[in-house]
Amino acid sequence: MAATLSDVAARAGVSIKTVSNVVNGTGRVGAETRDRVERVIEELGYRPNVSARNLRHGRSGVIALAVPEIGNPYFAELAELVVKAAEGYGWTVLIDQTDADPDRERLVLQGIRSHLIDGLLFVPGRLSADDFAARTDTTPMVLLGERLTRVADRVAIDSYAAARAATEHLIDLGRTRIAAIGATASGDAVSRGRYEGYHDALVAAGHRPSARLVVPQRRWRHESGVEAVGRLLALSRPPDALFCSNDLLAHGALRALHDHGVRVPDDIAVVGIDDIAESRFSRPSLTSVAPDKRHIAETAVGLLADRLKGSFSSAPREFIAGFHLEVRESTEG
Amino acid sequence: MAATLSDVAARAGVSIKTVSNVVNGTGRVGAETRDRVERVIEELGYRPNVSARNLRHGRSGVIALAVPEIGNPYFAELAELVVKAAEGYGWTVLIDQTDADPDRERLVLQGIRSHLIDGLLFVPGRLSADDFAARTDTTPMVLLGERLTRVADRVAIDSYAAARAATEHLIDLGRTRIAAIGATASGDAVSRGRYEGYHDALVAAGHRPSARLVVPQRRWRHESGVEAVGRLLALSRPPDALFCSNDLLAHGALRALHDHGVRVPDDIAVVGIDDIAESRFSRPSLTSVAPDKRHIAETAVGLLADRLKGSFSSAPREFIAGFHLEVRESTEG
DNA sequence: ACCGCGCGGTACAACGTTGTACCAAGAAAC
DNA sequence: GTTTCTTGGTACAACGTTGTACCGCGCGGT
Repeated sequence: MAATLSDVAARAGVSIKTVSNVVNGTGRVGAETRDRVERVIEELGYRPNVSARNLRHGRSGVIALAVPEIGNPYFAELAELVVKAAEGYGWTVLIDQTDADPDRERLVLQGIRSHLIDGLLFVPGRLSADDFAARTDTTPMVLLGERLTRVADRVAIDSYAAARAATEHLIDLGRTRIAAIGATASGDAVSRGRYEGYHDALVAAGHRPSARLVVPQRRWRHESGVEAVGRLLALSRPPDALFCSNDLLAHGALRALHDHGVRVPDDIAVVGIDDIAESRFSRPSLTSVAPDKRHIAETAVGLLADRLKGSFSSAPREFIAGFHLEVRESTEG
Repeated sequence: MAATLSDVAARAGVSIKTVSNVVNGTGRVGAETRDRVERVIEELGYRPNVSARNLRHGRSGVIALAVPEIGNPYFAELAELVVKAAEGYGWTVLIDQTDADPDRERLVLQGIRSHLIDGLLFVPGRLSADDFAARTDTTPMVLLGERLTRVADRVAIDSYAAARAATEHLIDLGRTRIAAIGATASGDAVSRGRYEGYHDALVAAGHRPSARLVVPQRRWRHESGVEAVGRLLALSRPPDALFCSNDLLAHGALRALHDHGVRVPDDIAVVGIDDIAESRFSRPSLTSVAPDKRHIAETAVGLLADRLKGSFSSAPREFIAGFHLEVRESTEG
């Protein structure tokens, strides 16, 4: 069994509290006593019991990062940065995987892990504003993603602006039949934002949006991109550009385009969003909207830290992280 | 403040223990009382304090997964499966990122999180057998990766066999100048295993291994693959095949080969290990050794469960997960 | 009328830690 | 030589939960 304070105390011939003081550097302890206690601690391999500590002062040193799927490189890359940022505050990060399942997301929101975690970084998938309004759990939370309602601190890129920038890039290339893969007007907030950015960019440029060129996909992964391209190429008048809601869709699309003998970017140009590592090395490399992931991670963790430092009740704050367009072979040849 | 058992008890006019019984379904509680208590629980939004529970019976319901970097798709995909498998046991997974830094790995090994976690799944990077021998922490641990010493349960594919299979595939294609990127005889256990598998396959086929064709890389990521190819193509007699120690290296290599105008697989064939999602959709798609990740994740979590169920002292067990070669365009053109 | 028993429930201690309050002994101040 | 202060340390309670032991009540059997 693991040694406890009282084991150490007994062996060192002092009170429990004195050992506690040595461990925490609190109170006053004589040099001689301190040495003795420290030796015994070493000897017994004593480690403080985090649960007891946590119980005592209501903090666990753990924050949760809830994402739809950690296997998605965007979330994985983000998680890596979140873990690094959290380290700076002495926090450990726990991963909650929601599978973008509303029920699971609701559980996370309602504090399934409360008491275990000090704070929550939440990347919502399919939850509605109502779900957030109904939240009763009081664990500090920072949202990563679209605004649903002003319920919590939020950090994100502006999906609308990102989608619009990507689409405008395609328009600037002179493309006229620009398809959209993934996003849909009737989807969740992210999906809607990306759809509207795409749509408005077309309208602003005097293009006439066509419903036939919009292929919504529930899961934004390689396979869905492949499938969407199959449908788009079957059209009597196929597109000359693809705006993909994320990079995975885009890579699936690139693959499918090649398999159909379509040249990229000559025949069809492709852009994505997320700028995952794969996009820098694929062939062709993928033009993508690159969010400042580091900034997002650090800001989010920082906001959580603020909340934990006492400003529990202040109004929700929003931070819109920057992004830029990484132009690569899939659009510039 | 969050409601506690005693808040609920006071409001329902019963004892704390009765509420506890209702929550846990223990003891005997009358139907009427149960209803009343449940209503109050709902009303107050009571949630059990995990820390207190944990303190009480010494379990936290949290296991840690320590990986070099969660941003690496192989580890991310594995993490996804581990999280899913852990769910079946009611466990939450906490991510520890070691950056393959020996000091950080040693901390994990020594139980930096002990008391917070019930068990540890550890993917070691650079630790030596001595480090494992020196472990004093008693948290149940399952190693994912190469055998260092028989100190703990272990689940992994056989790196040696995997590397050998990959290399033999290249030999079967008639390639004679097969280079290796990543692995080295002087690296950590995984690196060594992969190097030896490569080396022995060559020797067994009557090839003469050449040190010039071996390009060790510390970090197995896209960039390193690019760099390695640059060096290999500068040789007076460049290779006609590449065995890459993981898929990321391979994808970097594919990209660099294309940039140098080398045709794959005609001029140079390429294989990797890990079979990440990217490999199925890249152009060319990548031939890769595919470990059974689901099996690895489920077995590892299962072993941990066993240990927690009492068999603390039984001898370390080993499970070698299967793998198969996914032959794709990068070798079969 | 008494015993035994199942039912519904309570009281208490303990998990390991730390904050608060206190205390003994020696030193410094008058 | 009493008072006051500092130093080094202790005792106790409390955080929220749950396992163990116990208790009172009504009911059926003798």
